[in-house]
Amino acid sequence: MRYEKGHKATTRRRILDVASRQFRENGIAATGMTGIMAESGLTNGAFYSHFASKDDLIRAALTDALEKQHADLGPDTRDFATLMRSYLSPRHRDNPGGGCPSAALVGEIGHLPPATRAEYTEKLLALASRVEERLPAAGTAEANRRSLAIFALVVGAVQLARAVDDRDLSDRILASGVEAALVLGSPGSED
Amino acid sequence: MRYEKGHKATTRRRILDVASRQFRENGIAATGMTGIMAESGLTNGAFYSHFASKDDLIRAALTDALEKQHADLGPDTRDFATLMRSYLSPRHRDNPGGGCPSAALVGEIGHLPPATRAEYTEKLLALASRVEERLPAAGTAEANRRSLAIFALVVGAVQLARAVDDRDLSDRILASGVEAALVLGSPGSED
DNA sequence: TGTACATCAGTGAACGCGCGTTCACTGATGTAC
DNA sequence: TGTACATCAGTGAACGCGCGTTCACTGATGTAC
Repeated sequence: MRYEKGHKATTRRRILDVASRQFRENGIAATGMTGIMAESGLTNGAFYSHFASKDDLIRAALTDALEKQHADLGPDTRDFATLMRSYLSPRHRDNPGGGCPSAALVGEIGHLPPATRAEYTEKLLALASRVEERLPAAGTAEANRRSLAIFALVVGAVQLARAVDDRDLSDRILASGVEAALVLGSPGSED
Repeated sequence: MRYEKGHKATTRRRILDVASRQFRENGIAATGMTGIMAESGLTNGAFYSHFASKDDLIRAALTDALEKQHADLGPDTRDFATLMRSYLSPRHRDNPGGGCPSAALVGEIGHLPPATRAEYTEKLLALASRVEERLPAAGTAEANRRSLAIFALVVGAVQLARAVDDRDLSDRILASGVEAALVLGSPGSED
C-alpha cells in the first residue's frame, strides 16, 4: 500500500480533532468544510472518503468530544469543589475550542438532526451522573435532580462569561457561578 | 407621498420583528436575509433602505428583543418564584422565537462584532438587576452576585431543555432548575 | 387648472463569493503470474 | 525477475445553490408654477 498501516485512521482522527475544535470555537453553522480540510492539511475531496457528509462529521465530532469529557471526569480525579472551580475558570472560558462541548454548542444542538440530538442526550446524562456521584447525597432522586441544575448553572455561566464584552463582569459571572454551585452541591440544600 | 405617513417605520418594525423571531428560532448564522424579507412580504432589495447590513439588523433586533424583555420584567409584575416558574416553563422552552434572547442566542453573542456585544452586556446587566430586585437581600453585593448565578442557571436550563431529545428529561431539567433557583433565591442561602 | 418635475419605498435582476458535494484522475504500493 | 494489473488515499476542478449586497428602474404621490 501507498501509506503505512493505520494511516487512514490517523487522518480521520486529525479531521475529527480539527472539526471538533473549530465547531466549538466558531459554532457549527459558521464552520465550513474548506476550513476544516485546509487545517487538516488536505484538499476538499478527501473528506468524503472519511465521512458521509457534514452532518455525519458533526455527529462524530460531538460524540467524540463528549466521550473525551466523560473519560476526563472519572470519579477519582477531582472532588466537587475542584471540578466546579476548574470548569468555571478563566482558562476554560478563554479556551472554547478545547473546552466543554455543551458550553460551546448547546444552543445549536436543538437544530441538529434527531440522531445527533439523541446521542447528545445520552452523553449528557452520563456527564450529569459524573456530577451526581460527587454530591453528598449521591444516589438519591434529590441528588439526581440537583446534578441537572448544577450542570445547567455551569453551562449557562460559561456561556454568559464568554458573551459579555467586559472582563471584570465576566470574572464576576464565573465567581458567582462557583459560589452558587457550592451552595447547590452542599449537604444542607438538598432537601 | 405614495405611502401614508409612518409607513416606512411600520415596515422597519415588521422586518425587525420577523428577524428577531427567526434569529431566536434558527440561530443568527443559520438565518438568511432572503427568508427574513420574504416573511416580511418584501423583496431582497428593500432591506437596504431600512438597515445598513445584516450586522446592523442583528444589533437592532437583539437590542429590541432585550429591551422588550426588560420592559416586561417591571418590578411590580411577578414575584421571584412566579418569574422563575414562568421562565422555566414548557411554554417558554417550546417557544424560542418569542422567548428570552439570551436563552436562544447567548452562544452566538461572543462571535458578534464588539459593538453588538457591548450592547448585549449592557442589557444583560439591566436584566440581572430585574432579578436582583426580587431577592430578599436586594441591594447587597451578595444579592448582586446571586442574581448573576440565577440568570446563568435559568439560561442554561432552558437551553439544555431545548437541546435534549427526550421530553421527560427536558421536563425534569426545567423542574430541577426551578427548585435550584428557589434555593439560590432564598434568604438563608445568601451568605 | 394643467403640466412638468421631485420624491422615495419598493422591485427584481444581477453581482461575486463560499457553501457542501461530486468525480475523473494521480501515483505509490502490493499482488499475480 | 520482470511486468501487468488492482488497490485506494488523496487531488483539484467543477457542480448547483444560496449567501449578503448592489443598482437601475418603477410608479404612485406631492409640489411648483
